[in-house]
Amino acid sequence: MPRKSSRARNLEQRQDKLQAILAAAFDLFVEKGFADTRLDEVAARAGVAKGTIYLYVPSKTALFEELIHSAISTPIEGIEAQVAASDLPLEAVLRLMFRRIRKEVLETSRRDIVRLIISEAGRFPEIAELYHREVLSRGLRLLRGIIERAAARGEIRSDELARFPQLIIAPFVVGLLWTSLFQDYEPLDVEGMLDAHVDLLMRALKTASS
Amino acid sequence: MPRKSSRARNLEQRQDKLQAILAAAFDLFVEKGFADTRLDEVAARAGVAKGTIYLYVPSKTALFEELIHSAISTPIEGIEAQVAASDLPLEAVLRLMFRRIRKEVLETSRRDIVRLIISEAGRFPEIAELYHREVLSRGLRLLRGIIERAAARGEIRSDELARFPQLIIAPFVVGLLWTSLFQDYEPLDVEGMLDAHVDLLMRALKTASS
Amino acid sequence: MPRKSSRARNLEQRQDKLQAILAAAFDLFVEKGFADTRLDEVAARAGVAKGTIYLYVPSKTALFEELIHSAISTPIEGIEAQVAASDLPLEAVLRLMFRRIRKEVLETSRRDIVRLIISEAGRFPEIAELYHREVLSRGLRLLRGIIERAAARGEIRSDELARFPQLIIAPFVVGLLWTSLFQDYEPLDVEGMLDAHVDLLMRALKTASS
Amino acid sequence: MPRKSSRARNLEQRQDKLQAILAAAFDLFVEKGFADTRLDEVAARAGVAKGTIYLYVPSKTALFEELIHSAISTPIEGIEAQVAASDLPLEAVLRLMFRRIRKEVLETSRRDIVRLIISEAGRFPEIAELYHREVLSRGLRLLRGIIERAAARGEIRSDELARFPQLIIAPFVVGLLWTSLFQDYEPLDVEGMLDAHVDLLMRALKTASS
DNA sequence: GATGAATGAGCATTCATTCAT
DNA sequence: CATGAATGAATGCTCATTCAT
Repeated sequence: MPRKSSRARNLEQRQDKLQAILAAAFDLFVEKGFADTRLDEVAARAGVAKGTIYLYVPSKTALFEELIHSAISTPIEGIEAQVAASDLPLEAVLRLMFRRIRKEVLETSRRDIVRLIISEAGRFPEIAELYHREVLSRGLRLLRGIIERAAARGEIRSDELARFPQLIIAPFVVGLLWTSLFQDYEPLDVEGMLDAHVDLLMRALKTASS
Repeated sequence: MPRKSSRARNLEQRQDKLQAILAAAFDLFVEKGFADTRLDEVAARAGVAKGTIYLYVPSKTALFEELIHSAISTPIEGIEAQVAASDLPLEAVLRLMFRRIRKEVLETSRRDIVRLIISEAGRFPEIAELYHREVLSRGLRLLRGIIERAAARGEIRSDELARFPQLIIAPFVVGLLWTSLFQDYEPLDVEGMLDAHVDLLMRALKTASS
Repeated sequence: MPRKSSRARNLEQRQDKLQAILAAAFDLFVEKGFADTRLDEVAARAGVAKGTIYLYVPSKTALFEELIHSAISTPIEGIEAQVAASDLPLEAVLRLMFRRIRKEVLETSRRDIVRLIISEAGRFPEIAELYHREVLSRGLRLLRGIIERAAARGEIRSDELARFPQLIIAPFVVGLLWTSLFQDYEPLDVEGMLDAHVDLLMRALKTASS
Repeated sequence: MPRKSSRARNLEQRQDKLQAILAAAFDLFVEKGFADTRLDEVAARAGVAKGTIYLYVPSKTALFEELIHSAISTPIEGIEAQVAASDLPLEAVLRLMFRRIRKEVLETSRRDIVRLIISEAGRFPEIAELYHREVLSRGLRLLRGIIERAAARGEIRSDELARFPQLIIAPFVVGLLWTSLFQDYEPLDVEGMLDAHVDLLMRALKTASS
């Protein structure tokens, strides 16, 4: 096996260092928010000098945006593929999907990204737009597809969810915020809540709207 | 009727000035967030000198917390009273309550308070605790009361909502965040969504859990 | 005599402080140039805190420009008045004027201002323009007036100076730069040079151009 | 003809690269001044890496000084030779010399060097000293020689220029600064001014001092 | 009490210089 | 020799907080 060219190695190292900076920034932005995070700390945690950050991003703001951009890669493709491939009944699809979202978002650092976006989107409209475009609109489209397919199959006899797919994922938002902000004061069994949510939905959907 | 004592008048003036400061701070904190709000601007908008703020609150942080404290006074008492007094069926209670929350929270500045809390609570744990204590725990208790009463009457045949009353208000959270952050990219008919939510809930609740 | 109002006193103090800042900045800019002057040092020398500077000028650049603006007040009015009032022969006017310029520019801090302008004007085009408008164009106009009056009286029989009044003050420029930059290596008797210059000019002017 | 040794070729390449660096530095220092010139830009314009500069000069300051050193090579030798060789009358010598200085200094990049020296000499005393030693003192010596020869021939009947040869070149200084700084606001016909200057000088010199 | 000028610690950013490759 | 990524000291500017009036 030939040794990697020095150039290739450099590119790799460069990527590694950028990743280290982004990772350090991620931790600190999540922990303290954008305004309270010092680039000194980011540099220290990334193991680089302060000036080095500016070799990779042009400003603190750009660092934040770059971070969100790179972290926002959604697991949606995976779920889309799985849903498209499978031919399960609606309830199974929902349970599968809920489980994946729970495992791949709520129980990973993606959870923190989402909370960061919710917290800082007011100051970074571009990020709100990005998140809507890359995650929300695709997620809602996926949900509508699932609902419509189930409706076509006769599994659903009402149109509420087709009109407001946000209702399907609302408990995730509550779960995410609750565990971030209030878990210490009153724990919430997110998995239980999500199960109950699916139960309710399934019973409701089997009934025609009056 | 005796004239107010000078002392009383002074107290009133003092209160007025504090209110002016809190109101100015509220607008700016909502608009720009905690970190990006300058006390200079707060003072200017409140029509006082910058130093005056420190006669009323000891620090910018305290101003924020005081503001949240004073703004957090919930409409829950009103709803509690109404619910306790009325003897309506569950659906009517829910629709009544949803309408009130929509009118009195989502469509007023309380909406901004909640968003501010969600955004900044990570940096102000005391505020998270306060909000949980004053609003969330009471709101959840009220919801549980409603659910249990309905269950006692036989209107409900499953226990999901009693266990997770968060599911009842989850769409409010989504509605609040969506209208704050994404309304420009994809409008959401919050009222429609809430109606659909009640529809779904009512159909689900009439069915026993399997 | 009534005591000054507190407001009037404040204004005075404010002016004093601005003057202190400008004076400190002047010394340092002259000594080290614009780029090598630190606002920390300016503040220290002015006896104020660093932030105080920003209560009076919005930036280091503005400080420099403000300084030049306030220092550029020329002695031209005085000379203009003197020249207009007097009815002396050309030689007397020139000697009078040269002496005044020497005493009021070359031998005062105005000398340093001019050198500062020459040094930094490349980076501050606005200052070049200001200096031309406020000093040079007026000085040249004054010189032309003197020359033309002398010509009308028959004291001058050629037009070189009317066309190029710069030739009259060229030795001042040399004197100013020489004493600033080369005096240590080879002293220059500026007064003697200026006297010789007038001698030469007077002899030349009495002769008609061929 | 033997091929150049590899060693010789290397030396040449080395010299070429140094020249490229100095040329790039020259352009930038002239355009932006010492402080505002970035070594990054110098390297980019010279087509070398930033670190390479340090293989040729030990610091930015040294680069500047080296640049001035290498650029300061005056056309004085040429003029000296020409003057020594020729036997023209004073006026012809002056006109010849003025023309050469105009063509070889004012209308070439040497003009920029001189302005750079004037601008930065305050911060680089060594350069002031160098310029005086290499250019000014030699130039003045040359001028004195010319004047004395003319006096010996009886062409001059006064000693002002012998005592202050600076008076001869003062208009060059004005011309150089004016065209650099004020040409946009009020153009100056430097050639006309220099002609007028010679005219005046010649008429003055033919007359004995009173 | 009220004011707003003054303070100075704090921070993002720059850039000459170094050094591993 | 040459490179250019990395360094980190240096600095302009901000803004919460103080305090003399």
